[in-house]
Amino acid sequence: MHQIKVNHFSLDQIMRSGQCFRMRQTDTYRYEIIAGSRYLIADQQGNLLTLHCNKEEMDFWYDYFDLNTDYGVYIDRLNPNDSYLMKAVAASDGVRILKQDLWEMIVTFLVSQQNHIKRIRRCIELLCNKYGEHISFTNGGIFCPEQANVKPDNKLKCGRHIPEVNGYHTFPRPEAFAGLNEDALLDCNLGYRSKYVVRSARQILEGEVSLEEIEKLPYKKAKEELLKLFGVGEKVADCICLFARHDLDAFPVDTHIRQALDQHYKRGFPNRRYKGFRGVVQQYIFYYELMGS
DNA sequence: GCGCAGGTAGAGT
DNA sequence: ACTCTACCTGCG
Repeated sequence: MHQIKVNHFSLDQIMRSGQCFRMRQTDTYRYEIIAGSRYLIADQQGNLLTLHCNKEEMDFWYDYFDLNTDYGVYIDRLNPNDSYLMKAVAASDGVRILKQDLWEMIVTFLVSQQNHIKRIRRCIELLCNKYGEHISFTNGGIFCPEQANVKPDNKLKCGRHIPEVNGYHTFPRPEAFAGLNEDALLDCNLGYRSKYVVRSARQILEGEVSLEEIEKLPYKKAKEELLKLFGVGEKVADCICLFARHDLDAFPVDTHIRQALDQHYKRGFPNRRYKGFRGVVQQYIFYYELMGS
């Protein structure tokens, strides 16, 4: 168990920001996060963040939540005369750019297209439950004593979802999908995106696209590789670069962002000014557009 | 009932 | 290179 003082950090806002879909609130101050094959219970009260994990896992989650970065530095560099952006950041001050698993982000954002957060969440959950590996809390020393007290609660904001008290499911690797029929994931509610996930998994397993390469390449080259995947276009590729590779200059443009840019930046978005952290600014705007008022 | 939700591939100019 | 449309499904 580790306690950390944090600034510009809010688990609640991160959960709602629409970059990770395996995070939920299980109690007033408590959240559950699953990343790849890892599981974490975290509490937050104001600036005090408590991570329930051992020292070794601590390094992973520190990196995952980008806790070494002071987001105040980004916020200070925003144009104070840009009243729209000032309102946006005021509403989304605790949002962070997470460092998530590459394959997990590929699938997540393939699923996200022409879709809403509620349904994306459900799709991912179904995929994991059906194709992920089940990890038992009593297995492998992961047992959390707190877990025993978790009560199913349908009224929690982010889930009609009943916490699993016995364990959780890891995020399925490409192998789990590559052998499937292209329509197999209709069962998980993916609709026409089913073939995107299955074919992309095959492309990776067959070596046409290499996840290891994508991890190493610079942003532009990595994006080019991602665009080879069936179902991955400009917007999805940028989301993957931003949320998995932490390419903070990636600036995914979707319908919400498009609309905000048209409305508030008719003379063009100040790309030059925000070079190097445009993705952070994108998230502030996106969150504000989604949650604002 | 109908249009749309964090787009993209494929076909047609 | 650009424009147009079909695409699963659930929700208002």
